[in-house]
Amino acid sequence: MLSYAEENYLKTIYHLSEESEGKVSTNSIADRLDTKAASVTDMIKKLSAKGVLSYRKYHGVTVSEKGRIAALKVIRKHRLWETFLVDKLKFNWDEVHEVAEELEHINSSLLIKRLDEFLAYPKFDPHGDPIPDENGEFKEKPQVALNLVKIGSSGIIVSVKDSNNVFLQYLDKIGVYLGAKIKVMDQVEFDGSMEIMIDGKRTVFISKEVSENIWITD
Amino acid sequence: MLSYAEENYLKTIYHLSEESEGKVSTNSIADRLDTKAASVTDMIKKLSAKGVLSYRKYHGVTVSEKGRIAALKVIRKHRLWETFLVDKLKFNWDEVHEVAEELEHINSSLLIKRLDEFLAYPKFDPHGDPIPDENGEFKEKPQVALNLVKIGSSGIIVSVKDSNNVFLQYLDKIGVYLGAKIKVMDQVEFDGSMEIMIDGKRTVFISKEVSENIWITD
DNA sequence: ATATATTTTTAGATAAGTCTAAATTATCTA
DNA sequence: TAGATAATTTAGACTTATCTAAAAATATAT
Repeated sequence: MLSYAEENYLKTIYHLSEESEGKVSTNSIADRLDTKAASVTDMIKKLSAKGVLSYRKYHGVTVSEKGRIAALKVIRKHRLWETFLVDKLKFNWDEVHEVAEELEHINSSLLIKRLDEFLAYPKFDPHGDPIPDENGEFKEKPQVALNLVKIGSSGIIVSVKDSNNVFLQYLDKIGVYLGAKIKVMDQVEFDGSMEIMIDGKRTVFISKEVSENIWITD
Repeated sequence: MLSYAEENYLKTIYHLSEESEGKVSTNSIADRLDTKAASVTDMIKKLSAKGVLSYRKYHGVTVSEKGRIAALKVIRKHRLWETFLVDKLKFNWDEVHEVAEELEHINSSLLIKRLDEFLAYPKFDPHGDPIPDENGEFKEKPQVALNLVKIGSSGIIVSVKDSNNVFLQYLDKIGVYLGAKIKVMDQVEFDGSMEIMIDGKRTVFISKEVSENIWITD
C-alpha cells in the first residue's frame, strides 16, 4: 500500500524513466515535483525499501517491475478521470490535469472498473495518451513529433505531450485539437519553427518548442 | 483552507451537533471518529483557532456559522458523489459510503458545479438525505421515524438514517428501499419491535433499532 | 457536601513528509 | 589526473496528526 505522496513520487519517476530510458537522477525528480533533492533522497529510500524502485547511492533509481505495475495503476486512474471530466462533465482539455492529480489517488477498484465501463473502455485520454488496462497493458498509436516531419507531408494529430494549461490554451487559440489534419508547409532551418496548415483551411506559424509537443500519425 | 483531517473532524462535529442540538463533547467526537480524546482536544483547538468551532475548555464545542458553511460544503460533495456512484456507476446503496468519504475531499468548485449539473441537480442522496445547494441550503422532507408511527398508518420510505453496509444489506434482504410503501401492521409493546407490510405484498418483522432508522413521509 | 468516578486536558513521544545547511561523492575540465 | 564544480546524501529541525500516561476539572452518588 502506497501513500498519497509515495504514489506521486512513483508516478513521476516512472514518467521520467520512460522519457530518458533508464536511470533517473535525484535532481530530475526534485525538479519535476518542485521539491528539494534531500526530500527526494528520503523518499526513494522508502520506495526502494518497498520494492518499487531499485536504488544505488549517488547513482539514481530505476523502476522495478512491481513499481511499473503500481505506477501504471495510478496513471490508468489519472487518464480515466481526465476522460470522464472531458467526456461527461464538459471540462476543456486544459482544465483537467490538476483535478485528475487529486482523483488519481482515490482507492477503489470497483470505482475504477465501473468508471471504465461507464466511459465505454476508452483507449486514449483527452491529450491522446494511452490508458493502460487493468493489467497495465496499453499501446501507443504509431506517431511522430511534428518537428521531425518533412515539408509537404501531413497527418492527424494523435497526441500532445505537454498538459500545461498555458500550452493547451495556446493550441485552442490557434485551432489545434486532437484529430485535426495537419500539413507541414514550411520549416525554418535557423530556429526550427514551422508553418502548418490546419484542416486544409488555415495556416499558422509555430515554434520548434511547440512542434516538438504535437505528435501526428506516423 | 482546511486539511483533509480538519474537514473530517468538522463534518463529524456538525453531524453530532445536529443530532444532539447543541454542544458536542470531546468523547462523542472521539467515539464517532474512532480516535482518542487527546487527539480530539488538539484538533478542536486548531479548528477554533480557524474560527469554525467555538470552544470552552471542559465544556465541549459548538459549530460557528463559518463552520456550518464549511461543513455543508463537504456534506454536499459527499452526497453528490454518492448520487453519482449509484445513478451513473450502478453502485448499490451500501457500497457508496467509503468511496464518498474519499471523494468528498477533492477540491474543485468547477468539478462540483459540473457534477451537480450532470446529475440534474439532485435534491436527495441514495439514502434519502438532502443535498445542500452551493449556498448550503436544503430542505428535509417532512418525515417521521417508523417506530413512532401508529398501528394501521402507512407512508413512503423517504430516508434511512444509518449508512452502515450491514444495515443497508439487511434492508435489501427484507425488501426495504427508498420509495417503498410501508404499512405498520402491529407493534410489540415489550421490545418495540414491529410487523410492517411492504408495498402491500409482504410482511416482515423488524426490531425497534431498525424501525428507528427507517423514516417515512409525515 | 464530600468522596468517587468520569471526562477532558496536558505533557511528551512517534511517524510521515518536508526543509536548510553541511558533508560527501561523482563528474567535468584544464 | 588533480582541482573545481555539480550532484547527492546526511544531520538536524519543523509541521501535522496521532498516541499513551498522567494531571486536572467536572459530574455523580451516597
